[in-house]
Amino acid sequence: MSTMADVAKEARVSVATVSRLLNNLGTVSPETAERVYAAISKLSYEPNLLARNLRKNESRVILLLAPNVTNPYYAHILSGIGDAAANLGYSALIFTTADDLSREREGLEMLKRHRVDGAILMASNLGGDWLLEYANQFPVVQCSEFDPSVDIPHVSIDNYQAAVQTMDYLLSLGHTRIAMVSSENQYLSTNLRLRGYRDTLATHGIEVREDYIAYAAPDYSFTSGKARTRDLMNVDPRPTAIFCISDTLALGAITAAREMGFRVPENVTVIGFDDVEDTTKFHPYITTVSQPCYELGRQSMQLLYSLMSQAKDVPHQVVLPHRLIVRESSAASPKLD
Amino acid sequence: MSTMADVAKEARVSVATVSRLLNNLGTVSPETAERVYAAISKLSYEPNLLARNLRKNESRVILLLAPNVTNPYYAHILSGIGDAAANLGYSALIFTTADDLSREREGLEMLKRHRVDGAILMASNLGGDWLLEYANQFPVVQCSEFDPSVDIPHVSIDNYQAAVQTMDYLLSLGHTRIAMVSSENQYLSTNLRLRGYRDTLATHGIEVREDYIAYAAPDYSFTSGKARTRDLMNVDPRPTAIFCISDTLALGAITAAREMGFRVPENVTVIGFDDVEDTTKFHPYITTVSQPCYELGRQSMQLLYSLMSQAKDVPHQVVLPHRLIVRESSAASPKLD
DNA sequence: ATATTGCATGTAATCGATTACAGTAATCGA
DNA sequence: TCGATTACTGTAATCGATTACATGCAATAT
Repeated sequence: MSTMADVAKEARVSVATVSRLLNNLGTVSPETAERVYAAISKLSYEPNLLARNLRKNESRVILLLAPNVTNPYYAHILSGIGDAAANLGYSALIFTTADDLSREREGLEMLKRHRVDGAILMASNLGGDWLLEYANQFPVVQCSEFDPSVDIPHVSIDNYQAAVQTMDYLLSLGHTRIAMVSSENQYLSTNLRLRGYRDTLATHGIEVREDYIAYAAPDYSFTSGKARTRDLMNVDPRPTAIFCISDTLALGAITAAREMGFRVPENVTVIGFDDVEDTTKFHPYITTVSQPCYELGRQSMQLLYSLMSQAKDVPHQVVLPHRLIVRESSAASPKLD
Repeated sequence: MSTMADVAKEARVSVATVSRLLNNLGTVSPETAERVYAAISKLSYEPNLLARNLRKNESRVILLLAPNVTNPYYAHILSGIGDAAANLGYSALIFTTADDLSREREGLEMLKRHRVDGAILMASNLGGDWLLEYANQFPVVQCSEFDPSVDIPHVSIDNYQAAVQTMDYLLSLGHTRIAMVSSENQYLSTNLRLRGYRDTLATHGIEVREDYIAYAAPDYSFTSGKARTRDLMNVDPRPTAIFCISDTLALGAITAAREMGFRVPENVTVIGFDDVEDTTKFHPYITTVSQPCYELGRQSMQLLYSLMSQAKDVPHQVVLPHRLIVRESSAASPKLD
């Protein structure tokens, strides 16, 4: 492995000249440049980023903090971040937390240790104050989930509006017995969707029945979607529509309903959330609220880049459009007894 | 941000002493140690990894080169690698190639530039010679796919045996009209599975019909699984079993068969490969060959670590066990006309 | 009493780039 | 023709750690 000094010697110039040439700083005569390039290719020189990074006091690496990478929702966000990062000359370091607080802290330590120049947090469990300590010192962006109590730049959709819109759609189909499969987690999105559900019912003068609200496992698992739907379908009177806060839960709901002998959507309407790819892999294709995952990731990276470049007028909040996609799992309410 | 020199000054010692204490090298008296620790916490000092890495000439980062992160197959491998890496004190840098050759090369450049200490390649398209140039200089491991023409350490399952075993199972169910949905890609796994299919038929004296072999898109997409299955089901005589080289293709096959009015498995058996989570999200649950994705990733990282630590007797090849999981999409062959 | 050993610590070189500063020669304007 | 630019290049400091080597001193061995 040859160094810049080797190249300089070979080309009979100083390291400063080599560096200037490579970085397009200052001026270098054409003849010198040629000699240097010849030396570089002869020695097949490649700059040592460890040295460059130390000198420039930057790593050109960003941290991606996510609960996991196997959930397609995160996978798509990561994909968007990764592409944007590559375009901007950054590498993406991935750090999974399994929703563990100490792991999250461990990840953020990398900022202090100069391993990364900035971080994008997905579904952080850290308290606002804790986060703020980092966000005040380093470029940090929250993607898709965020803590509303502190002012840290974030990118997300409007979860409240999305829920309201979905409920309006269900009401327009004539449903009045509408259940919800929420989750036990503490995410803002969960909260806002539930609030949208409650508020819309209230607005239309429909009683909010607590036994129509089920709480699935924090990770939106398929099996807990099945289990909670079983519970809901045993409530009297039975709901005619089930609004799930994730597609995986909706998948579980459909499977459970069918195993109980109900048809979807003829007997019961099921609606999901996220629109990850599973929604159109079997019938009935799932009616769902589509989130622009890739774009959420891409714009988070853009935002982080602005922060890292110390640009001014960096937006504190970016809200991307969601979309209700009507497919096969929703239909008009059946006649009530 | 304070440096080690700041700490040294605060504790009235030299930087060497601070460094020795932090790295457990040499000896430091208890009183001095206490002063240093006090200084560290007073200044909330964190070591600068940029400096350490330069001096030690290592980055403690490894490169993960994959076509994408959204395919759950890769996602699970990445998950295994990530966990193992974290345990071994390494961070994982993710680089997606979208199966583009120049992107792959770009990724590997990071080895030369000291951005990463080693690399794990998934489904590389690079020719063997090209790869060898890197593998000879740097720690490189191939995970799940590998080029048999060069001797680079790799971790995978035995794809040939897996296919043979699956075919034996189908034959034991009485099937003789067995079709295969393969792929146009050049992966070794694809090749070996196809060879296992052909060889097993030949061994049992069953004619290998080329019109029973369909080639799906290189990325195993759901839609191309549907399309190719439509073709196969129109061949005369119609196959009674379809062996797909991925679960996503099998999902497509089932959807296509049903849309054409066939029942799975009563009219046609469908078998997948990989056992990623979608296989049990709706009925019929898919009979498939399970790959230990997480473990493939974990062991790849272990192998890379051995390579990076210059351990001797590092295995050149690790073969992990696969498992045929019989679920609902396979059944005895229907009576033939 | 002297040599030897080990402990605790400090000084300074080092990793390989970037970059501030300085110097020399050629060119330009008046 | 002379001072002012401009073009090109080199020297050396710098980033912040690690670490080879040296030193002083006390304890032990001979």
